[in-house]
Order: sequence, then C-alpha cells, then structure tokens
Amino acid sequence: MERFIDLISRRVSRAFEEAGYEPSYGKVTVSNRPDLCQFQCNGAMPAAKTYRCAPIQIANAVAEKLQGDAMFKTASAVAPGFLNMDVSADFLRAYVAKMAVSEKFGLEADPDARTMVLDYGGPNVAKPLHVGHLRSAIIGESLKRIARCFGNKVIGDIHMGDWGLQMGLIIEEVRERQPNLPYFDESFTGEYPAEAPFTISELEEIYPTASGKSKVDEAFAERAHTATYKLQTGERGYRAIWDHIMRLSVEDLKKNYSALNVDFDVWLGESDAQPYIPGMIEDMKAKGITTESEGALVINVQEEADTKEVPPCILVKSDGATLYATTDLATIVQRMQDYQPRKLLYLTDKRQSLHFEQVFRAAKKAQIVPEDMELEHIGFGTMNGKDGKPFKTREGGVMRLERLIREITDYVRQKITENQVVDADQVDNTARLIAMAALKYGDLSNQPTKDYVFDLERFAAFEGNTGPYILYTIVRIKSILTKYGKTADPAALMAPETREATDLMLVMTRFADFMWQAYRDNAPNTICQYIYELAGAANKFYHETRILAEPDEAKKAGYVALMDLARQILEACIDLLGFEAPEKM
RNA sequence: GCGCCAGUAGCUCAGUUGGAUAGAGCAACUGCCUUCUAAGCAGUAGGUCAGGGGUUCGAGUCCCUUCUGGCGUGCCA
Repeated sequence: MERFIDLISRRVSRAFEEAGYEPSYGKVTVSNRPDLCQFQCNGAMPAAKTYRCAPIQIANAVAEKLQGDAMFKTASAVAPGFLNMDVSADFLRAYVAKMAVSEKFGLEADPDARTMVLDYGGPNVAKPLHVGHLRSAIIGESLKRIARCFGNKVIGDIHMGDWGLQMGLIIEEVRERQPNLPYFDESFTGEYPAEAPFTISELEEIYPTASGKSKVDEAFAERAHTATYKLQTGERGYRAIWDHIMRLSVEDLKKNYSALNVDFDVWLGESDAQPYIPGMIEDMKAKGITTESEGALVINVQEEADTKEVPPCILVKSDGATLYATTDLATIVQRMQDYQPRKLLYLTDKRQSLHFEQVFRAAKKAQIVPEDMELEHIGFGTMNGKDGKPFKTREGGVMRLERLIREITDYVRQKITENQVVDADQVDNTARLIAMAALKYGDLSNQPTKDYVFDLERFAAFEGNTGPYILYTIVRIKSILTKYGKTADPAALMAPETREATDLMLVMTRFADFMWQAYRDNAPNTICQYIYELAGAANKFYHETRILAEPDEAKKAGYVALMDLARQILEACIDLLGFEAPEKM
C-alpha cells in the first residue's frame, strides 16, 4: 500500500501543479515542529528561487489549493515559506484501519528483491564463542530477517573458520597428550573410533594451550604446520580427528546460536571452499591476471582512481600455502555455482574492510562474478567495556558468550523474582526472553558501523530506551487484551479524538518509512528508533485513556483495537530484531 | 607517511539526507498509583554540535583546513 507520507506528497505536488509550479517541489516530510503541525512542505523556498518571487507567495497559492480537501484538517502557509499541514482524523483513521487488515501492515516487497547470500557468524571451530562473535550473530540475524521481510531470498551462511593452522595445532597437542591413538599410527588401516578422544570443553582448552606453546616452542610450531599441511592433503588419521573436532564443535555451536535465537540456513566453512581452489587458480592464471611478486602469487587490484595504495590480493604465499583471500574467493565460486545469487553480503568486523575490497575487486577481475554483481561488506564496530576499550572480563580475559548471557539472565531473573508478577514456573523462560531483549536491543540500537559501550546494567535496566521497556509495553497491552476477553476487531478503530490517539496513529503510519530505511541502509537501529517512538506513543495513550473502564462499548472496542495494532506492530518489529515478548513480566 | 572512520548535554546515543527553537535515555531535582502492570506518565535543569574558514535565503548535516582519538596499511583471520 502506498506510504502515508507519499499519499500526502502526491496531493501537495498536485497542488503545486494546480498553482502553476513544478510538482516536484511538493515533497512533504514529517514536521520537525510537532507543536506547530504534523507535516510540512518546504518546497516553496527552493521554488521561490526558480520563479523569482517571495516564497510565502508560492506557499499561499499552494495552501489555497488544499483548502477543503478531506485529507487535511488544516493546511496553511507560514513565513518565510513553510507549508504546514495537519491531516484529518478520518483520513488518518482510514489509513490505519487499512494497515490493520493488510499483510505486514501494508508494507510492500522490494520490487528488486533477489537471491542473496549473507555471510555472518564466522565462528572458529574448537574455540568458544566470545563477545566478539556476538555482533556478527545479532546484526546478521536481524539483517537476514529484514531482507526476507522485503521479499528477498536470503541464504544465511555461518562460514566457520575450520581449516587454518588452528587445526594443525590441535592435532599436534592431541598427539602429545595421547601419542598412542590410532590416528597417529600411519600403518593403521582399520576403522577409527566413533567417539572423539576429547570432549568439547577439553577441546576449548586444547587450542589455547597449543597456540601458546607454538609461540615459544619452534619445533612444536613446525610440527603443527606439517600437521596442517598433511590434513589439507588428506592424511587419513588427521582427517578423522578433524571430523571429530567438527562434529563436537558444530553441535556446541548449534546449541549456542540456538540460545541466541540465531539460525543459519547452511553450515559451511572454509574447508568447503578448498576443492574449488586449484581450478580457480588455474583459471586465473589462464586469464593472465596473476603475477609473481616477492615469491607469492598475487592479483594486482590497484585501480587508476584510487587515492590510496591498495596492496595486491595474495592467492598463494611464498611457501606455497593459500590464505584467507584465496578461501574467500573460492567460497564465492562455490556460492555462485550453488545458489546463483545476485548479491553477496558479508558481515564482519570493520577492520577487515580492506581485505574485502581486495577480494571483491579480484572476484570481478577474475570474472568469478558478473560485473554488475552486488558485493557488499558491512563492517561493524567493536563492543567496548565501560572504559572504552574492547570488552573484557573483570579478570582481563576474553568474555565467553555463554557467561555473558548467563550474567544478564541472572541479573534479570533476580529482578523479576523481586517483582513477583511472573508465575514461579515461568520465571526462567521470562528471564531468558528479557535477557535476550536487553542484549540484542542494546546492541542493535547502535549503528552497526560504530563501536559501542556494553553496559549490562544499562541494557538490562527496566527503564529508559531499552529492550525491556519495549517488552513491558507489549506486556501491558497483552494484559489489557486478556482482561478485555474478546478478540480485538480492527473494524472498530475510530477516528482519533485525543492528542494521544492521534499521535499514536501518526507513528503507526510511519512504519513503512522506517522499515525501508532499515532495509536500504542495513540499519536495524532504525527499527529500534521506531519501536521506541511507537512504544512511547502507546504508553502515553495507555496512560491518558481509561480503556476497559470506558462505558461506551464502541469506543472501548476502538481503544482496544488501537492498542492491539500497536502490539502487533511492536511484535513484528522485535521479531525482525530477533527477540520476543513474554506474557507477563 | 598515506588511507578510512569518528568527535553533538556530566555519561550513553539519535538527528528522517540542507529547513523553523539541535532531540532521547541515564544520572540530578519535582509532581502523578483506593482506577487496565509506576519496568509507566508529566515536568525542571543541562549545548559555542572539537576549533577556524567557506558555499546560501538557511549548515550538526555539504566543501576546505587545523586539532584529538580509533582502525587499517602484502604473505594472520
């Protein structure tokens, strides 16, 4: 359905035309002076330049053409040339009532919707998830849901780090601890055990130990490199260990991401791209775009227009090994082959932006993707502690994700236990839902590209611009609906009679504007901004209106319908952000 | 050195793409519960939008410049 602001703009543009001016000056925006009017058009001012006359003269002429139109309650020209408008209550009611019965509240799909691969998550296997993985998961999940909401076919790929030197390190460390395992016996030809020789928690300890050892023990590091090489060239026993690591890690990762309500469509990793590498490099060589430089095989991606020096994209290191650019390019080959996407979207730390710039250029140069392929890297900022430095535990270590979630959940559980509103058997589930809202809203309400300060007490605070505040608004409305006893009927919506009802409806009409902005700019924070406004308007209405005590049944039904629509929009929005509301809190 | 990003209230952040008086939340202070969840609502106070110059009817927003901070800058990911 056509957006509310566009309906008004179209009408005002026509008025410009009727008054003898270019209709393009008729663009209307939400007023930035709500004390004066609901909507404004500034077009008379630039028009005055073109037509060489006073802006107020144009504004007056246009306002004249709008008099008596059922769309407006008032439309007046104000010095120096603003056109101020309030819409009529009936027009507003009609629009909101239509939203209430339309799918997605009348939000239209992107006419250019397409298949895209969204690369997010990016955990390393055999390493616990930590706070650094949080943003990619949370933002990525939200972007995926937003893009789907606009009709895109989105394939979310976790793209695990499962192929680097880390695997060789683990294998060597396991060998040192249990040298007699059959995996290390080259003469062994039988079946390897089905059970892994380690648990996931042992694995999480093995890697850092091995990593630390490799820095002080050169011989060990050398053996790890060899093990990595052997794994990558198909050594049977090492491959079996790798399978164990993968099985345990993926199981553990699924549990953790599931707790975050983050869901990937495909669980591929760097290892899955390896088969594509030899052919890809041969093809690049055949195309003549590779060069030897300082012993490495590279693609020069410098362009004439560059104001900076862009280093070449390294495909094969001087020691013969491939590296992350190679894997990322091979992954593109795989994705093009398997999904034929028209867009590839990567969500990683912003410090990798140069890397992706190189990879994207190389991919186009090598014709792995067509020239018009959309390749986009969204680099997000760092999550910092209150001291403004990257978030650490109190002891100075890296904060594990599980622990972070547990701390927030415990904090929330304690508060709801004190409040005693929630039934005892619902406390755990409610605490989990509120904790998720606190965590995700706290993250998503910031612009993705910026660093932000993580402050548990602020995010989980039950007041202010927080996830719990949004949930509380929804819960209050649910409570009214339950007490009302009947289903809310959108047909009962009335023309607003009060300032609070009018404002609430006006916020509702802006739903599509914010959604489009969030979609276009990859900015879930826009949705946060919207629901904060919507929740505020709903709470004001709630506060000023005696809903269930209203003696006039028609009015009561109208109030309930309005509240219910607010609830529906809020719940649709938080679903796009990746969390949900409890029944009570 | 070069490049990218940022600098807005004591703190954490918005600012609808150049419009009227720069907005929220927290912290501080003041009101509002015998009435639908006070995790709420209303209000007070708090600003040289880092500094300077420019573009124009009009700049937090665009251009130039200085300062400060973060990050990146070929064989880690």
